[in-house]
Amino acid sequence: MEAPTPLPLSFFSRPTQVVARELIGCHLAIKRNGATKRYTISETEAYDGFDDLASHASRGKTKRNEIMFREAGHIYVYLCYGLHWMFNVVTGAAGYPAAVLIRGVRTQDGNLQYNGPAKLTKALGLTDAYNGQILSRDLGLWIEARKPASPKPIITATARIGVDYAGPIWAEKHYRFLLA
DNA sequence: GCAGTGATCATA
DNA sequence: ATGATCACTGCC
Repeated sequence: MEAPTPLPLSFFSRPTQVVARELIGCHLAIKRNGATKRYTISETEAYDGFDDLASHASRGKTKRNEIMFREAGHIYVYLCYGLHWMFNVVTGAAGYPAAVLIRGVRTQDGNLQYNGPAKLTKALGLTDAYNGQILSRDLGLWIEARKPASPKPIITATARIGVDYAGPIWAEKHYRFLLA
């Protein structure tokens, strides 16, 4: 059987809300020690541009968030609350800060679920070693499209989690996407 | 409900 | 140099 192709970087070079929604049902692939593991993406959140007060980028470019300003397909990993790694994929045009936080995955057989951004980075071993890299087969970390034959995922959108500090306008936007 | 935990950023 | 904050989790 032919190996599935990684999503092209042009997939990510679109509005972050679109990418966040379409990533649901796609497969996160990790190759380590010659073995590739695949996980179905079940929860995402979009962080969009300069004005989004929930986004790190809303207060301008800094040493930490400059990854968000790079070309789509870059990986942005940062430490939250001193102990949790958060895994994001940069989206949109270069120079425009946007990213999708991967918040949940499940194994393809559905037996294991990691529902929580820090739980999945811990389970999958995703750390700042990937920060600033680009998704690719060479890196050993990439994302594949949902199999065309598989049923179309049922997706719901809700407000994002843990962003009340951003104020109601931005906290209430339905930028979180979930696989039913 | 809230402690843990430390990088990051604004302020000085 | 200091202090507040934080895209969370797990245990009370």
